[in-house]
Amino acid sequence: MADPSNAALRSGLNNRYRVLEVRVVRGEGRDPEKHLAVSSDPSLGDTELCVLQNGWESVPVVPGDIVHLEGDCSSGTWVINEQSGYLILYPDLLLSGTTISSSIRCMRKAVLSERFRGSECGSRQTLVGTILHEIFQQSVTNNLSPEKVEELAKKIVYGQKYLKEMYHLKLKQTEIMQEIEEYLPSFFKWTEDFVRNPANQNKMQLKLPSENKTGDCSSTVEIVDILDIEENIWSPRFGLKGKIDVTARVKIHRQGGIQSRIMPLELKSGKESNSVEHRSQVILYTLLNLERRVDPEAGFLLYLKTGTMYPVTGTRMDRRELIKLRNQVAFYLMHSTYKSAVGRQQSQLAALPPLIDDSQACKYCSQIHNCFLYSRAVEERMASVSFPPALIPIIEKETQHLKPSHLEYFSLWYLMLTLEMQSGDSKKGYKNIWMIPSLEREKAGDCVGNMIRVDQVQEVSEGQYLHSFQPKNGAVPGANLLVGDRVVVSGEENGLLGLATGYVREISATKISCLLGRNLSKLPESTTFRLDHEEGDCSIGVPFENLSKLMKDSPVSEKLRNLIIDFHKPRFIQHLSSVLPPEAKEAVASILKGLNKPQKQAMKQVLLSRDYTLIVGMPGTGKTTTICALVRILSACGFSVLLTSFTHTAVDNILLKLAKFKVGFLRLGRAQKVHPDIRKFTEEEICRSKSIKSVTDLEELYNSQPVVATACMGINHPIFVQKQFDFCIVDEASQISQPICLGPLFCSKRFVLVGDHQQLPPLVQNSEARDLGMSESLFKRLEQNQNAVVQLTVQYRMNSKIMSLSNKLVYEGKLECGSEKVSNATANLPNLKMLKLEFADASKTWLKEVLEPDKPVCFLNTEKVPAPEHTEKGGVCNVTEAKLVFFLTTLFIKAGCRPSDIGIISPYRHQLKVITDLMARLKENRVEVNTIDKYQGRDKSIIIVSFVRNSNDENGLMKVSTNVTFYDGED
DNA sequence: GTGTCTCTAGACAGA
Repeated sequence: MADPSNAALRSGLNNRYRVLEVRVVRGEGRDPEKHLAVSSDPSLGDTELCVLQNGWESVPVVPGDIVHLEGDCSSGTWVINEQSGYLILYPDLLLSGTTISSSIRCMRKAVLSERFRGSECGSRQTLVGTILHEIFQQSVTNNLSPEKVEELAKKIVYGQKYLKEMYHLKLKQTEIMQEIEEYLPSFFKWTEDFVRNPANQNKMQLKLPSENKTGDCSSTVEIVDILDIEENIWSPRFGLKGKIDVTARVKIHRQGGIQSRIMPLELKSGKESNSVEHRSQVILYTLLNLERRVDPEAGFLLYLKTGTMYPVTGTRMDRRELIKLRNQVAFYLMHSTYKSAVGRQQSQLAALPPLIDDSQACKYCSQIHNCFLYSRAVEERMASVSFPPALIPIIEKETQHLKPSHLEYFSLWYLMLTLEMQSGDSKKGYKNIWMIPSLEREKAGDCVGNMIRVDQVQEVSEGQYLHSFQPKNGAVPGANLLVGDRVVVSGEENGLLGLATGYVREISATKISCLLGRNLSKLPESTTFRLDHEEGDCSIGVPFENLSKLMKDSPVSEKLRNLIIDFHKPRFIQHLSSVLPPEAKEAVASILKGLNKPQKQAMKQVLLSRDYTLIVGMPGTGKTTTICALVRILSACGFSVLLTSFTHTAVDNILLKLAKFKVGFLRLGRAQKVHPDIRKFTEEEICRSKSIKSVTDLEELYNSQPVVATACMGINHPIFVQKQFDFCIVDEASQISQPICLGPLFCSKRFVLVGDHQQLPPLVQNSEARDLGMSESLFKRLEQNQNAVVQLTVQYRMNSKIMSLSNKLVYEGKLECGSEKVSNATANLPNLKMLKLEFADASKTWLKEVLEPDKPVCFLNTEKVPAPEHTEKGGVCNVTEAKLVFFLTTLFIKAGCRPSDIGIISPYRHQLKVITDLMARLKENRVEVNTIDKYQGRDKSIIIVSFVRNSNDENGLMKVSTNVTFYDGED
């Protein structure tokens, strides 16, 4: 939960204290207080006292927590009370203004929204709101005349930017335009009142908290300048983040004179409510402003429908209550699991904030499904939780479609996902950006710091700005960032965190160019920047969302629940003739001709399936070829196909093959991540080249191809809301965790999983989650239904001797060679004879054996060399073994093997680094060195495995195997 | 025991 290391503790402005002890103090006739023993000293010496009074004692702080303290500390004592000071719990967890203001009404919803991000699926009003924001922001920045504003509105509505969302919501551009038009008159009125002619209109009461004058003082407010729009501020001081619609310089005219301030202006396009939620948002933005400028003390709330603007002053009391609210939300987010005090210390899911009984709020709540689901699956059994009586029958009704097995599946996976998310927390997250100086992080390889902006900022497309950065001194450190990586751009100076996000477009020795979501050209030229590799936790959103979807009361979800949770037997039809259209017969027959027996069997099985098929692709059995043939056959039969895999690379491998045949497909996903030869099939490229500008055009594009391909995390694309596919094929399925693999299955009638659970399972970091079964893939789970399984057993990668190793160890003799040629293949080492003469020496006979092509598998025991392992900070390595690997590599090259035909793999990254450094000495450094994970599914003539481990307890081994590929080779 | 990895826009739109 909390970071156990104390390295991050510090005093000063952005202080971080560890809470060592919490004591509740009750004096006679006095309100209770909480006394905390805290320390900002990494060795936890030097304790200070923090006294919480006047309501602050309710902060749910426990020993071990990290807190930030604001206020005064005199002689080692902090006092946080009504008048002064703030305590921020888990300050490195930044919560957004909207999260906190929404928690005023229902904290449960605020917490659920942080987990289930995609549940807010948008509506007409929200889309109109977003577009209006943009029109307003651009108009005021450029001070546009009414005619120009009309023009701008048309440009935005009839442009490309919001097409996807309109398609998603099935809205027409004309409808949106009509609605926008209705807002324009009040918008012009506002401009007249506050920007062009402020002196004699709209008297507005504005009393700043710092003024102690009593009585009303009428004042007028004039907006002098728009300094920024969509300003993004992260505040690790208050544990807050947010985007401020408009940052304005205002002049306050009052009797006493004129004051100038920089204030946040929040736009609302809905009903003019001036509600607590809206006002709170503004108050939180005034706090955010403290990161970058003097306290604005107030901000504005502007309702675009009427053009009415309200001033919002943030009093100490308001700020205090909002911070306390933030602390509570943070508490719930950080304490989503707990360990039971009794028994075996197993983690359990904790209760969420209590359900509220407010039919008005629940009516429009986007989290209602998750709210009821969690209460039913998790909280119902907790003695400590009771539901509002009126809600009990409603919860019952809304979840009655779920069986106990379903609720159990949900709560188990929810727990495992939460645990996995927690174990990533300490490494990931944004906090390293403010907790670790760029120089230090640069060494770790996740950051490039001390850069200045060069060249003009170019607007490449709507909302995408190309920026170039150059290190102030020296060159760009190699390999810290890669093209396509997501980055966060911050100022090196305090307060300029998270200025913009985007991704790397190009890297050279002297320059890094990035596409960013905001234009940073207004910042002073002297600003120095740091670019941090974004390692956010957005990945965790998709599986939670899929899990929630699986529990929905819909036919698709019900079918999947039956198949996946309750193991209903997959059904098959009897005869091919009923699925195979006569006109497709010829085409199908000719595709089948190129396949071997088990591959043909796989095609047949898929065509006959009504639910699902599992294809076991043992090593070298032509998985890609099989999938490619399957897609061709399915589309020849007139079926639509959704083709996915865990990685972009795997998707593109199939598409590269498919592109050679006349099968059309649409590739979704960011073009940067897609193989260059496939980019022309991406939505992004097609939209650009065909200049798609209307919802109809877009819809046509989406419907134009029967085959759609994407990485399986990319299922939040609007196309999947509207379209249902006949078949979904998931490659690499044995490596994908269940809740992620589920995603694409929701949008198809039948599915095919391709994988091999004998190869690598899904990666799980958290050991408790792993023990609970998180590394079981959907492929493995469903494999027990043998009638749905087809095995590809004919392989073309290994000769008979290498194959027999696989067969004996893993595949129970099922693998067979595709041909005599495969079976007898040996490594081609033309210079071997010459080389052997050098080994006439008897002590080197082992080398002869290693190099001998007729002995393709060779284990070398390094125990007596000796070659002990080393454990370092970065992991385990074995230098002697690395040298040996290098030596063998040079020998194979001398013997005539091409460097690109040699692959070196190891389970340990650290070892790879040692080996890579040695390989740098080679003239032609084309030997590939990679982890086992990254190598899976590839072929090389010679593979050298470095097992590394060699300690006293276990013997380390090194294996050298030689193999030759004729089929499916990528080299 | 000392590890392996991919994907991802996301804070805010309104009721």
